[in-house]
Amino acid sequence: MAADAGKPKRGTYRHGDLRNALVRAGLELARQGGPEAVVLRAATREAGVAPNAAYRHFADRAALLHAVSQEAMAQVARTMEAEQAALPPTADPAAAARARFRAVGTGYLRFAQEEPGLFRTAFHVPGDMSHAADDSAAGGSGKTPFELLGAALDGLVETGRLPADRRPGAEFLAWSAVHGLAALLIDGPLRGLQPDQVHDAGQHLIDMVERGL
Amino acid sequence: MAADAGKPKRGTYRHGDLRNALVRAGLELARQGGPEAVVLRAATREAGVAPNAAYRHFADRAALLHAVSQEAMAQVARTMEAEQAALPPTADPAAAARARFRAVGTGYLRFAQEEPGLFRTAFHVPGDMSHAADDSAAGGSGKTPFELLGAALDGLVETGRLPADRRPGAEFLAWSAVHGLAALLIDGPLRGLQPDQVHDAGQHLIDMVERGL
DNA sequence: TGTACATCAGTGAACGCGCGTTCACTGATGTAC
DNA sequence: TGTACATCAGTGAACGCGCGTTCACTGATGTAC
Repeated sequence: MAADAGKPKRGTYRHGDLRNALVRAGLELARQGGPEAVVLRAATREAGVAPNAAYRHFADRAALLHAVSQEAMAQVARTMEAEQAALPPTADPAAAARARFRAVGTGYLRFAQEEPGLFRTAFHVPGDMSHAADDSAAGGSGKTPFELLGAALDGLVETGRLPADRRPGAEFLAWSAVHGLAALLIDGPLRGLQPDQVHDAGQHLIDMVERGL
Repeated sequence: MAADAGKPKRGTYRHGDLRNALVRAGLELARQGGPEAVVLRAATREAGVAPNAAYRHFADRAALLHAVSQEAMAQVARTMEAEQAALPPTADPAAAARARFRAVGTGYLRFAQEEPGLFRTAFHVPGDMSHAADDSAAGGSGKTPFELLGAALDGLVETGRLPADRRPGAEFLAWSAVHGLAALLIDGPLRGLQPDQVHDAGQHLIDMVERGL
C-alpha cells in the first residue's frame, strides 16, 4: 500500500495541459521559496512528468522562471486593482484620485506581506517591468503594476493634487519608497512586525510620499 | 610548464591566517555574485586549502556567509562616513545637520551602485541589522549604517529641522525610500541608468524624503 | 467511415556539475619539564 | 638548551544530493486521402 502514491495520476499518455501545469507548479514553488526555488525538476515532478518533458514548452529553466515571474506580477496588479475596487465611492474627484493613489501602494505592500515568495519572484528577477507594455504581467484591467502607479499619479495631476512639473519621474520616487519598505518587511529588520503594525508603517510611508512628492 | 599555477603558494604546512583569508575570499565572491556566490568550496579554493579546512573556523556555510555579510555592512558604514567626512565645513549647525543626513543616503546609494554584490550581501541576508549593537558591522566610528542614520535624524531634531514627534520610526521611512531606490537600481528597471542619472535620482529621492518626513 | 501516415508531447536513461559535509588521518607548532 | 608530548590546523578521500540538460526513443493524436 501507499506504494503508488504518485501525485497527479494521469490517465492519458499525453498530459494535455503541461505548460500551464508547469507554470502553476512554478508559482507554488515561488510562493514557498522565492525565485531560486523555481526549479525545473521540482516543477515536472509536481506535474507528474519526466524532468525533460519541460523542454517541450520552455527553452530552459530561465524561460519557465520568466513565465512564473510574469504571472506573479499579474497577481500584484490584481491585488492593487482589488484594493482600488474596495474603495468607498467619493463624490470629490480629488479625494478619489488620492485614494486611488494610496490604494496602489497599499495593495503593493499587502501583496508583499501576504506572498513574499511571489513578490520576490515578481520583482527580484529578470525583466524590466517598467516598460513592460508587451507582456502578460497585467491584471484584470490590462495594466501592469507600474502602469497602475502611473495612472494613479496622472490622476493626482489632473485633480491638481500634484504639480505637473513634479510628475516626471514621480513613479520611481513613489515606487522606491514602497518597494524599500516591502524589502525591509520581507527580509530586513522589520520582518517580525504584526500585520496591523505593518499596515501603520505602510500608511506612514505613503503619508511621507504624498507630502514629499 | 604552467602545471603548478596554483594561486597562493603556501610555504608552511599551516596557513596561519585562514579565517581571515576565507572571509576575504568570501567578500570577493560576494562582490562578484552576491550572497549566493559565497560558497565554501570556492572560498577554500581561493585560499589554497582543502574544502573541509573551512570547518576549523566556521561551523558551516551560513557562518561564513554571516561573517562576510557583517564585513560588507561595515563597508557600507565606512562609505557613509566617508561621504560625511567629505562635506565642506559649515558654520550653520542646521545646514550641517541637513548635509550629514543627506550624506547618509548618498553614501548608501553610492555603495549600492558601486558594489551591488556586496550591497546585496550586506542586506538581503540573515541578521537584523537594526538592533545590531553587538556585531562587527560598524565602520570607523563604531556605528552601523542604521546607527549612522539614527544619529543623522537626531541631528535634524536637535537643530529643529525635524519635529520631535516625527522622529519615532523615521529611520524606517527614510531607509525604505533609499533602500527601495537601491533595489530598483541594482536589479530593477533602473538598472541601466548612467552614474550621473543615478546621482540625480538619488538627490530627488532624498529631497522627497526631507520634505515628507 | 476507414486507413496510412506525419507530427510531436512525453519517456527513460544517462551525463557531468559543484555543492556541503563527514571521516580518519598527519604532522607542524607550542608547552611542560 | 634539550626532549616528550599534547594540541589542533589542514589533508585526502569519499558520501549523497539535486540540479540542468542531451540523447535516442515511443506511441497517442490529428490530418490527408
